[in-house]
Amino acid sequence: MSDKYHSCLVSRLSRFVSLTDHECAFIADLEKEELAYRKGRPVVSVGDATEGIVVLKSGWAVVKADSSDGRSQILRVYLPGEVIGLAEIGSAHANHRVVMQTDGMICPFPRKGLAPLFIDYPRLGALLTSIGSLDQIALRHHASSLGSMDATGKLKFWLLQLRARLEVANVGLGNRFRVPFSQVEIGQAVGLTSIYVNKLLRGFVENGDIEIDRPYVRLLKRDSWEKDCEFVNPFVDMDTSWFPPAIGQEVTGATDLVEPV
Amino acid sequence: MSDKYHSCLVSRLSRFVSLTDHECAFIADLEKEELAYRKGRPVVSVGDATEGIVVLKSGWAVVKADSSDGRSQILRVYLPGEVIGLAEIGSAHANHRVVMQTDGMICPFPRKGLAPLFIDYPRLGALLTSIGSLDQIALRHHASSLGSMDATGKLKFWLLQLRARLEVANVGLGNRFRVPFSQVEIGQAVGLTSIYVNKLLRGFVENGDIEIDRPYVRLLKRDSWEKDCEFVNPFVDMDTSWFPPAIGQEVTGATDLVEPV
DNA sequence: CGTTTGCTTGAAGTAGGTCAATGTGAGTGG
DNA sequence: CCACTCACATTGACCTACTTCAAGCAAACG
Repeated sequence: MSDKYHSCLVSRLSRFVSLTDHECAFIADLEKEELAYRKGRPVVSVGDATEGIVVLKSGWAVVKADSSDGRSQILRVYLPGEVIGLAEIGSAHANHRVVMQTDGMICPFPRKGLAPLFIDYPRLGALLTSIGSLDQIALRHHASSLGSMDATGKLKFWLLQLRARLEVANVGLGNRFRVPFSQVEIGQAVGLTSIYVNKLLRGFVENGDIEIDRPYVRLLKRDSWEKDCEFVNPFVDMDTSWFPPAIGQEVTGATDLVEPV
Repeated sequence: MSDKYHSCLVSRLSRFVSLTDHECAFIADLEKEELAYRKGRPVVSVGDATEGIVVLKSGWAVVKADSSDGRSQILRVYLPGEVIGLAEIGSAHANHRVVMQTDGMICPFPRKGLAPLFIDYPRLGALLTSIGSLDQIALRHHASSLGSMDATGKLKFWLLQLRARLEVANVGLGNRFRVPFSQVEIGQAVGLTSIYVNKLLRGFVENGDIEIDRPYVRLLKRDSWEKDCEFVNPFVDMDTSWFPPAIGQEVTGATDLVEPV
């Protein structure tokens, strides 16, 4: 089991491919720190020099964009177990803020580890590239929802997609899950006013579409919602068939789960 | 000069790092085909098995998302010289269509070349990852504009960003450039009706903000527009400092330009 | 030369925003 | 323990930025 390495990145990557002993040891060696961050604490600030990637061991984080009129917007939600910073590694400086949305633990994987990773463990390089590409697909779906749906659709879509992503880490998650966002923040994520978000949510509740038991939400009509939004879950089918072969022998089975907070 | 290899990917990648002879030869060997595609021809269709990446040697392409009510949306514009398919390599099947927006030439880089690339040329692997990450940043800016700006802002932002990206390939491009999109298509890209796009454009013209000489557009007040939109050009600062060292000796200087159509 | 594709313009309707006020639980300091 | 604050949810009245519908034109194209 990969657990003997106490490495967040190991358990994250194991979800996609079976890591070899060499691979696990290499990653675990670089990722020694494990830091507790409180809600609201910045993980990456705009203008920061890029510092490698960060694994979110527990808790949630978000990517925010701020405009000078004081409004800010949520462009991306990171769930426990996800890798932060893949969008940044191409740039010298960060374009957007990353902030903890709840208390949580993060594990920095320093940038000096990236070159050896690409050199000695090409399969892991391919894997990072692929994870980045899945991120991009998710972002496309988000942009698509912002550009083409009405308010109801955007909100439904956002909740559906959150649930689907939580289920990746937590197989068999039902229709009830935690949404650690205020209505203001939900508005910032879906591009609506908090007050209209409120009206929509209340409407959903009256309709019997959802139950709210803050901060939990239960989707009572997920099927019909998924039809409404033409929702497809893009988080299921990573294709690893083209990857380079592994270095060393495979030891870890896939799936150790990360508990949702 | 990298030109002796007649490879699109070589000239694209040379823009970011100086490639070695080994690297050039390897890429050029895999990328032999060069296909002429007409406007409207699909490059990737939804559900297609992922087939490696494609370099757009000349012409423009777009990523489209279609909904069942017949509407479609433009999520991404690919300019001459750009790499198509980095968002897809993580998935087994394509989620979105890619279609030629003008006539052009494409060069497929087969997926079977990816594993050797990551194994033998780790620096190229890192480079592909970085290009994917820049794509993602651009997409974030787009999503941000869709989610937070009013119609005027979205349209200004889209034009500014198009100009900025064209300038990457065509240093010293002024404020006049080709926009090979109908107003309907512009609407699909910025999330507005074609008819409102029309009204905005006519307004810009009357204001003296732009000149239109179809299909060319000239931005007469770029500076003040960039202030309005808090526009930052994210396409300038790829950070290659963390890359693994090159295999073989460096031979190519950076920058051979790809002509805009 | 007729047909299609795209641009232009106007009139009318509405989804969603703004403004404003009230309610409510969770701290927090006295 | 209460009083005060603060962040968040709720609700209503009004307003406008954008859409929809409809019609006329110009250029491109078989």
